[in-house]
Amino acid sequence: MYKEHTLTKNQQIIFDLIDKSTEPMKAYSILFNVQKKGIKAPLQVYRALDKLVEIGKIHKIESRNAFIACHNSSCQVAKATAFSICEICEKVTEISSAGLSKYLANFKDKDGMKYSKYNLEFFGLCKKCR
Amino acid sequence: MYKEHTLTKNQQIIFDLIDKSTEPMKAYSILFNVQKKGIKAPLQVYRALDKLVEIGKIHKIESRNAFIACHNSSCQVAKATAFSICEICEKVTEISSAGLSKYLANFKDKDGMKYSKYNLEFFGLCKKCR
DNA sequence: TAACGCTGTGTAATAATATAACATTAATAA
DNA sequence: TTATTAATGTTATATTATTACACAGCGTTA
Repeated sequence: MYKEHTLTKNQQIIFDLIDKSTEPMKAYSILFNVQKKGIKAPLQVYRALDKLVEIGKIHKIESRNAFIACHNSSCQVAKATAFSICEICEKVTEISSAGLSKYLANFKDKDGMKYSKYNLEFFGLCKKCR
Repeated sequence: MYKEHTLTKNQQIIFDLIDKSTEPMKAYSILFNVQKKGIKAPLQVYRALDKLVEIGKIHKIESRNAFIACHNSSCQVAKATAFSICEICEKVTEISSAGLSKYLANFKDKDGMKYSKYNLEFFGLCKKCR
């Protein structure tokens, strides 16, 4: 169905770091954390991030300029993403709702334009912060 | 219903510029364009942008770090925004769909968390670029 | 094999986006 | 009036992201 992507060394190092983080990570925080593994320059981080986003292993939270690992087995490609973001503690959760994704995937605007991709970010207060 | 906001001098200058632009404007492009009107520093621009976003006169396109004027009379506050973005020509249009906004305003995730705000960005090809 | 294209890497420099800190002024409320 | 809040002006700096260039590894194919 989808081609399996074998991650390169830098991609794997950076994915592992993001994947084990409990919160979205920013590029320069990633850089700081992987310098001991030999990744020294921003560009090395950004190149790995670009690729990981492209193949759907991570997602970018646009409103926060941060990255989280994808834990939604059904989105192997980053073309339909939805997140909830707590405005106090900044906790971010990927939303996985069949109803929502179906609704958005089929949404057409007035011009009948159909979209190939979307990103949705909800903001509010999480359970703990309420 | 809503308090009318009288824009200050800087806010008005920057809103007028964005409002008459046919495409989303970036902060430093705005700065360049208003320097002849006496606005000299990035912070002056960002402060006006922050306020204009807060009161719903403009919206930020998060994936592009750019700003457009709100032409949707019903969203006087920036709490429910949706855009279509052409990936070739970068044309951005605000989507105004009663069905969509109703669906999203009422959307609840698995935890029953209800959201106070959302931003949705659709990507695809516009009529001209198809 | 060699020549090629493609992807990824390493490095330095710099561009683009955004905020901190501090002093001052204008507008509004008590 | 006094106090308070919101906006301004200015300098400096922090944060996020890309350009440019040299090179290495790998599969294809001629």
